[in-house]
Amino acid sequence: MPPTHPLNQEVSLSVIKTACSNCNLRELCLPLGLSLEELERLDDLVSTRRRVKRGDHLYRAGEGFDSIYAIRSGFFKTDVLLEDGRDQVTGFQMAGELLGLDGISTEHHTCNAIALEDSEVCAIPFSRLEGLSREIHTLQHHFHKVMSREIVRDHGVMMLLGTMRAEERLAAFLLNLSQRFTSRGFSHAEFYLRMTREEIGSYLGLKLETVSRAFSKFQEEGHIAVQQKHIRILNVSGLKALMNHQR
Amino acid sequence: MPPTHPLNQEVSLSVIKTACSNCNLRELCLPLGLSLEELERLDDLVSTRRRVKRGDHLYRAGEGFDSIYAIRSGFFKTDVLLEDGRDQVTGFQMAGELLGLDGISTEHHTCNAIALEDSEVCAIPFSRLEGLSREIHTLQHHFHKVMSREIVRDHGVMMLLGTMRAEERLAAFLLNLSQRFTSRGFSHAEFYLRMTREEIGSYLGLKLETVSRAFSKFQEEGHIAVQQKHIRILNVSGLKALMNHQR
DNA sequence: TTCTGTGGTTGACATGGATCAAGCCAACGC
DNA sequence: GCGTTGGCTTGATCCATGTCAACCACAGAA
Repeated sequence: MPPTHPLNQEVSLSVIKTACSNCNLRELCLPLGLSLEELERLDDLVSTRRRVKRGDHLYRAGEGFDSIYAIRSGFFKTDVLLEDGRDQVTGFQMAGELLGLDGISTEHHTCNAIALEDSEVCAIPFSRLEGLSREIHTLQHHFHKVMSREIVRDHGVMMLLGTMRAEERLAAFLLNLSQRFTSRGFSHAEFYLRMTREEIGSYLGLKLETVSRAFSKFQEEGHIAVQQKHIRILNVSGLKALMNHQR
Repeated sequence: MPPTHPLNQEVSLSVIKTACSNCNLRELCLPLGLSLEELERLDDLVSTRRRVKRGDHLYRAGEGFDSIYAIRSGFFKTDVLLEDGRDQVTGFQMAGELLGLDGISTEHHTCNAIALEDSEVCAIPFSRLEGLSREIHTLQHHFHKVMSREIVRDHGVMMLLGTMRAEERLAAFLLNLSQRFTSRGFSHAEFYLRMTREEIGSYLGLKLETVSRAFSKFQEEGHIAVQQKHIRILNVSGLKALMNHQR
């Protein structure tokens, strides 16, 4: 192992001055719709950036809550743990999305947030966000929309888990990822999965073998090309059609 | 059919002056933690009450959103419809709980809210609620907690749908109902279900036959006594133990 | 009172996805 | 190079739950 400068560790935990006003995610993230002057006030609040290495926790279930986090770059999963050891992935989050909203309710985080690749987040002290959103109507409303969107998303997942069969779930999952990559300016047809088959399965309420078989089937049918975590979508409408193969 | 006075119809849709300050649900509902003076300001806002008859919609998916609703009495379900006709119950709501939070995100409701018994709700114009919560910090924070609690609840349902087997789901469902009845001052051990086996099944991602069989099994094992919709819980810890019968 | 409809129960059988198990592939350290 | 490890694929089998169908129970209408 090469000798490590003592400061290297420091860097990975370092806190870097950050600003929404020159962040290229501002149209996806909290600042949406703010005026320049309002943006600058938000800059004061969103002042600390945090790096999280692949595999590390951003926060853990049970920890005290005081900030929400905006993902600046990278990829996360959140999961919930039951006392008996079972767990489930409740979501995958990418740049521009917020993490930690679940913690507001009890002042404690109720799930784990884990980086699936080296990532950077902006910490937003929640009480200061409440303060600022009492002053900036647009910010307040947008924040409410973001929370509401999370509720709507969760209803979608409930629908998926409650009524769809394995292949429908995976098709829905791929289309959802594709759409989110697109709105971040990446290819809609080609991307790398950051999560394992097991994590996908946990999120979709399936076993990893079932996920793997469904990938193979989609490939046989020419809807996608799979090579490990590299996915190419060859036939979007084919995938969409798969979403109606109900029982 | 007996002759109906023209005003009778009027009454069932009527809008009645209402007040949080003398509502006995205020400790469960939006007013939690407000001072007397703040409560009176909330009264101004929560001014219209609406009756919804059993089977009627409070709102429908797609309708424009402008108010959230606090349930004053009665019982509701919310459900989401997929284009292909499949639907799923996303929740059951009782007195003191809020309905309509899903509508904030797109300014349109994304699910249907249907009364399972004759009910009364207080309509809360959302933009006025935002206005007031910019002035009353406690109200703002409590509202955020309520939204966050909804997200946490949804994660619980995702867990249930993703990792639990049929009997575990039903046990969890009964314990959850029992707990909510208790915190409203009703018996924890004896209650009437307001929903059909099919609605329970839809919520739990099961077919009605499976729900029915699980009820019968619980009864055989002495955990509950079932008579149609009348449920008596005989052995709480037995039910809790059932929640760990994983695969 | 009987009739009718809606919701609930129960049984017999089918099946999608879980489970168990073997083997493959790519990355990485030695 | 070679072995190890983690993640992925594929096959064989099993079982929980879905499906189909018959029947029952209660409520409301006639």
